[in-house]
Amino acid sequence: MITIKDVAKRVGVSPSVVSRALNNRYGVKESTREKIVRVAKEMGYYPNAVARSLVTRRTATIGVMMADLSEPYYTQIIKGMEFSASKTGYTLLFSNSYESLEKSKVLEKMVYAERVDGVVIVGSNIEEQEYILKLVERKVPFVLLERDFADPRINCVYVDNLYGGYLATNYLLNKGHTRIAHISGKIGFQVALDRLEGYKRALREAGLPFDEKLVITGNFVWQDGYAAMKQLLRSRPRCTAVFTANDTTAFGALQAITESGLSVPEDIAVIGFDDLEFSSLTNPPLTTVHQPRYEMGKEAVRIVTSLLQQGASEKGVKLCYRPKIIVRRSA
Amino acid sequence: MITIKDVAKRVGVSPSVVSRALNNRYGVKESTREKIVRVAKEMGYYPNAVARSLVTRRTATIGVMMADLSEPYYTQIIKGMEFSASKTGYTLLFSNSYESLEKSKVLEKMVYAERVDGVVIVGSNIEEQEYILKLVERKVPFVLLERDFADPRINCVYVDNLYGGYLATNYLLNKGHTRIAHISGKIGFQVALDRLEGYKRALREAGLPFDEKLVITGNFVWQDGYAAMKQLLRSRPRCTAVFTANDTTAFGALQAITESGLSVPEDIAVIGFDDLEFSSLTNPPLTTVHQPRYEMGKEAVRIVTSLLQQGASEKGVKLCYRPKIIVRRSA
DNA sequence: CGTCGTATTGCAAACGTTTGTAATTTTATT
DNA sequence: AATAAAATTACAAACGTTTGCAATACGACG
Repeated sequence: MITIKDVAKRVGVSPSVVSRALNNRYGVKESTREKIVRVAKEMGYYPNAVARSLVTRRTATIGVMMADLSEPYYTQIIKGMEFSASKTGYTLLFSNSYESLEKSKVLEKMVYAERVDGVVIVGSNIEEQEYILKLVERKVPFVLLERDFADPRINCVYVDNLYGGYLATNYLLNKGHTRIAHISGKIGFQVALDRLEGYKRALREAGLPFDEKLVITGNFVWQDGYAAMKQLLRSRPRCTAVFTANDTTAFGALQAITESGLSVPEDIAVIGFDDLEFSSLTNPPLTTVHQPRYEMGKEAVRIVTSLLQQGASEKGVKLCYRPKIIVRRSA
Repeated sequence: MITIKDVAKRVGVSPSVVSRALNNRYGVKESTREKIVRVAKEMGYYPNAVARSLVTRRTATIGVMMADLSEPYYTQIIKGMEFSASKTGYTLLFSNSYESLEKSKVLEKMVYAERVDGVVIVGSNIEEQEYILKLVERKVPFVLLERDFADPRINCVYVDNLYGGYLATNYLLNKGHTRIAHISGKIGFQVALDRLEGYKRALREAGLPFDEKLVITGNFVWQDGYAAMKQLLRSRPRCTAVFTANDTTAFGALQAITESGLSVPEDIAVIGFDDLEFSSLTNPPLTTVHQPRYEMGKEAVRIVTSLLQQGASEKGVKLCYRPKIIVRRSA
């Protein structure tokens, strides 16, 4: 390995000068700088990031903790994050926390071990408070994505899920539906709760009773949408529309409906939530509630990096996006 | 920040003993070890990974370089990679190289800066030789995913794309089709070339002429599949079947076909390549060539980690998977 | 030519670990 | 109880940078 000392020796100068030259610090003669740059390149020298981090106490990387990197839902979020990161020269370090219990382990590995300068945590569970509060205690710059945490010190970026659920349900109501089912997400996730709440509110405002037989709890996955829809199809009187907690669930519902020989939206209208890339390709194309995922990812890391560069401010920022309906053909 | 010295002082022992105790090295009295562990926990001490890496010269992370992390194609690969990584305690550091030119930049940031111990490079372009050869020169442990690089020193894991293309085309031939179109991937990617070659070979073996009007070059994306199919639909005599370079392209083709009022597979049969999660959800469900993406990702990092642990061997491993057809309803 | 001011360079400490070796303590043996 | 052996602990260097400060070189001015 070629170190800064090797370069220094070759140029006939001390390591500190090489460091300053390569980092474009002022106070080094232009001619020596040029020579240093040239020799460093010739020798194939690359500064050791680990050593640098040790002294500067910054790693120029920000950690991203999420349940499952490979969900299609996350792709746009990730792209947005990467946009902001690359713009400011930061690297993203992803870490999956499949198990809720592992989350503090993940944080240990990432932030307490000082591998990252800041963190964005996406989609945390309601009950999870401790490790988040520990982060503020340690003054780690971080933002919560997809969650509004009541604590004013904490930065949050999220969509107004309650409003989104309300919007979706209202859309169906305006189409004349009165028996509207809801396949919800996992209880315990604020996201799921809020969308359900929006659904209830729309119903209430329309003067319709809340029928708990019409809501079935899923876990945001295809299989659950499929199974839940099958179940809904069996109960009488049958619903004429269904609002699903997310698009993936809607895909399953769509499948279940067409399998039973019914058609969408004539027999049963379906509306999803998320607006995945794929949602325009289903048959029929899915009407859904759009959330600006790219934008959200982008903002999340922008906030972290600005925290890093300007120093943390006292009060956190709460960035709330308003979702909107994308009308296609399933409802 | 709490350092090892703080813990040492509190326990009344030297830092080296604390280090040995916490790393489960032998040669420290059991009673002091227990005390150290307890105090370290009480004080909330976490070893600084950066400092440790500097002296051990290992970061316990392996870099993954790919074109676009967020392609649905990669999700299973990533999951497989993560499986192997977490099994051996490694962390994955993803880095996107949207531009081919950026690849060496990415490598600088990751491997030359010593942030990672090894690398897996997924989906490299045919022309790209230099930076790969530079890696072997520097003796960086790495594997190429989705590419068979002729050099015997280089580890490769990939599927037999030629065979896959052959398989797909043959499947259509056996169904009685004689005018089979192919929407290819970007020329320049071995993957695309091989699948095309398989297509040609099957045609040749069946005694059918190769008609270049029947192959249209795309770039693995939905839009290209859609546009190419539209074009194919205009030309006469019309093809009765189409083999697409990947599933995403097939989705576009499917869309184009149904939009023209034709039906799949009656009027035109469609067969894809990849077997994405979503491919069973299209209408009709897509018949496609399956590649074991999870397995491939898993093996790729397993190889890197074993290289890291056992020391690199002279000759690289070439892991070639045989794809197989998943019959659904589109062909 | 001496002096001063400024531009440039060098020195050495520091970042928080790990680790080879020396020093010390404990245990065993006689 | 003295000594040898073994177990445990301490010391100090090292990893490759950055950076505050001291030292030196250079140029200008009197």
